[in-house]
Amino acid sequence: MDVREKILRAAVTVFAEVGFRGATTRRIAQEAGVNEITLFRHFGSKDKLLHEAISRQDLAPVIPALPEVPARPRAELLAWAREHYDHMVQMRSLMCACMAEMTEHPEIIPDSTPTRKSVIQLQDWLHKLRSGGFTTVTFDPEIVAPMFLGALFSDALGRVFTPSSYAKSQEKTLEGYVDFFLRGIGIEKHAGTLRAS
Amino acid sequence: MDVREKILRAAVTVFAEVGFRGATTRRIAQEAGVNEITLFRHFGSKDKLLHEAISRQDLAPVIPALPEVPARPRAELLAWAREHYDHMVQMRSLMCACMAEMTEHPEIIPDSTPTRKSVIQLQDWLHKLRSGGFTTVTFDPEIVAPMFLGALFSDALGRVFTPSSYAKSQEKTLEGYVDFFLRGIGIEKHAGTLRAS
DNA sequence: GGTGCTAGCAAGTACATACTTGCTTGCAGT
DNA sequence: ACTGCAAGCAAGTATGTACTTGCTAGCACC
Repeated sequence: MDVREKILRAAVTVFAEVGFRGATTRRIAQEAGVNEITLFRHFGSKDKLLHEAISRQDLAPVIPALPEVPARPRAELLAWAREHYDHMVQMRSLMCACMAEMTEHPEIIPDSTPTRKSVIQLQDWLHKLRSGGFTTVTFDPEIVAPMFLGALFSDALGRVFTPSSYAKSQEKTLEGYVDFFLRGIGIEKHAGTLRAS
Repeated sequence: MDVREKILRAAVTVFAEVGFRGATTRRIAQEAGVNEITLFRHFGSKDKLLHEAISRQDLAPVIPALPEVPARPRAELLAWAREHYDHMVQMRSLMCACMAEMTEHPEIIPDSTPTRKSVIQLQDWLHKLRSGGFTTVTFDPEIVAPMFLGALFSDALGRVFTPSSYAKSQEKTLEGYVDFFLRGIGIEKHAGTLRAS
């Protein structure tokens, strides 16, 4: 891996850990295993380095799409939710850092956030579910898609900070969310799997 | 308002805006309208000041409880959700700052987060709904309560960062969340209010 | 062997930050 | 009028930070 790449990765790592102010050029250089001056030779200034490091697609992961044609809604949505959840957990500190620095450094936030794409993906899939005859219930994908992803998001963030609020295991919670969601959009599954209290 | 109180409030404000490192003693003093030295005379060090400022109950708002005995589920939940939502929007930057600083300064986070209390509140209310005969549907309050609050939470946070992901207005979204949630726990309302896409 | 190029090293500049010290001012209580 | 306290002011210390400058070492290419 070349030096430039090493520096960029180190910058993202350090930024996620300690934010903009905490990400000193010294610390980034150390993390990258290069001399501090090399940062300046490559990127000119700390601002430019961090901007370049964060605004490239580090926040956008490779997330497998929902199938073009829904076949087994529960399995498909569950797998998709799991991927998203895992990714959010992994990106947690970077996302928190970005949110916290947002007002001071708006330019470092990538314009097209991955969440937006995921919302659209889910909305499309929901439309297909209906046109595919999986459900006849009335619901608004523009409401329920962000709602579902929002629940995943705050679970991924919150579980770390206030574990006491999350009684169930990750996996059981994910299944619970998916099942409750599917029921809401009119896709009932065989009885006995929606756990009672 | 006495000086001590002014300083504590200023500290929280500045911290929410610029985080721990950004909250310099100079800036806090300026925000509080006092001399920088006064901070040290009162609190000894920046660390102690910020710790005291944030760990007291500034994160815990006064949120009206759900009624002891549910009567009109939709109205009650909607009002409760609105209060929570507004409060989260108001507390957004402070929450983001706390989340971002969590790993570096774990001691500043209040032990009993208000979210936890809200989750319990909602769970209790859900139990009462069932025992009160409002629903006979099977669901797990330990799953759906955090799910609902999680959706509110990330909407309150996300709407600011990626407004494009949130097509509907705040109010319509809140109603949408509440109605979808109520349907999921088996409380249907008169037709025509669940908006279609 | 010479020529660039990349990166390291040593040292330094200008500024900001947390925190200290010594002294003064205003004010309340007696 | 005197005392004690809370706060301001001026100045200073030690450290950290972004960034610069001048020089050297290795390495590829001709």
